[in-house]
Amino acid sequence: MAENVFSSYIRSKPIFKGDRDILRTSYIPEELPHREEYIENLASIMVTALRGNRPSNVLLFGKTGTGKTAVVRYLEREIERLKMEDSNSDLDDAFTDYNVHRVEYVYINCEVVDTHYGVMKNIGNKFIDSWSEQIPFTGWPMEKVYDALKERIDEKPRVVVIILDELDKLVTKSGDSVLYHLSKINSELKNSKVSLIGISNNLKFTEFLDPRVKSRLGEEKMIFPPYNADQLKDILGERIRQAFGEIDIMEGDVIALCAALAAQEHGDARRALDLLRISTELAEREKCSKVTTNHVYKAKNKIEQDCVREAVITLPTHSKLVMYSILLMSKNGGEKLTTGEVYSGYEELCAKSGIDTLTQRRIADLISELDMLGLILARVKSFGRRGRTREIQASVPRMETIKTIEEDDCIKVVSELESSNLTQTKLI
DNA sequence: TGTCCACTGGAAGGGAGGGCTT
DNA sequence: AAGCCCTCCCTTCCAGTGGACA
Repeated sequence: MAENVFSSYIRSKPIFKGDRDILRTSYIPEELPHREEYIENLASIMVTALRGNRPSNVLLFGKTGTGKTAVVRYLEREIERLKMEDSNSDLDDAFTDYNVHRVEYVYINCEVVDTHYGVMKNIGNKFIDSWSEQIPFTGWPMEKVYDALKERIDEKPRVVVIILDELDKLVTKSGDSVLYHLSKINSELKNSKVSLIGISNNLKFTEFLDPRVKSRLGEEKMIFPPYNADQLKDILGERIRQAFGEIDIMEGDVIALCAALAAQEHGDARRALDLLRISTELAEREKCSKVTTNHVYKAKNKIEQDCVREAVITLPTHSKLVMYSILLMSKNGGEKLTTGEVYSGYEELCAKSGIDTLTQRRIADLISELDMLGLILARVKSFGRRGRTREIQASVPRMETIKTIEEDDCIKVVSELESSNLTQTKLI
């Protein structure tokens, strides 16, 4: 009988001894190395909530992977633990003026929920269990959603801490009306109190806020600096001990390399953890007993390729067509194109695939979006009398990306219609 | 120094889609 | 069923821009 396809994997010794989620960025460890001071600071602000008073609103700034979300979620877990301990023991006697059960944490990621209706709805629904009373995902006037939210929060005496992660995304996309309402909500509540914690990658986003909102929101501010390579090594070391039980599963300079590569990326702990997790997974797949620096470099490439693939595959059809037009026209990958040239290429592709074209104005926006995603490099340049336009260049591997785009059924039709014609006509 | 080009980018508004209210 | 709300995607309009060129 043929051997089962899983047999060789089952027989090989797994590298992961414990929970592999420990190496995921979503995991909140027992200790957050080099963020103790920030935890202390935020806890000293939040402790007010345990006494039933409203803590100051706080704004946390710092680049991706500097521990902002981790610190906030760490405190959330600590509060939940206090609640558990409090229910199981007679802590009440020890902390007579503290009541941890009055504190409710609501976490919203504004990159996922990025409209003011969505944010209000999500907060309101955190306090409702029954499906029938949920605020629908659309349909209600804003005033009604806001009233329902107030009513639910104010049902009983409590302190509601609302965490708005990636707050800059919400403000950029939908303005500051949510913050305006939430920051003045306390004047309309009788029983409860609301405190806000805003988390942002962008220090300057408050410039777009109404001055009243800005002052109410930024009662306290904390800035998270990037981790340096040594600090990243400590973070990785700590996680490795938890995930593998031992550190010698990593050959030589693996940890230092992960830390150094992530330190180059503005000290991003997320990147360091991803590198470590994926290199370990690659080592395991290759049935190696140790993770080597070679695995780390492979992991780095894999992360980069996966990012591009994920970004391209989720693009809407018209953005894919624009991207496709750029890639086909820059035959050697290095040519710089203008908005006008890209638009003509796009029009031609639309004609071949039978899709209605969008206006050049709209395509200019799609080009900006592709630039923001890092798929292309678009720089505004003036050619004097020949006008002012963008200079556009693909910044992803050409052939791989073309293949990824061609997986789309609409574009498959065009690719079968000899794409080389377009390249030649446009470049001559 | 003024003109001109090929856009850029902001603003306003239309309309489709999903859903609620009366 | 009609009217309303919100979001999203898009169009239309138009003032502004930077630098080569006459």
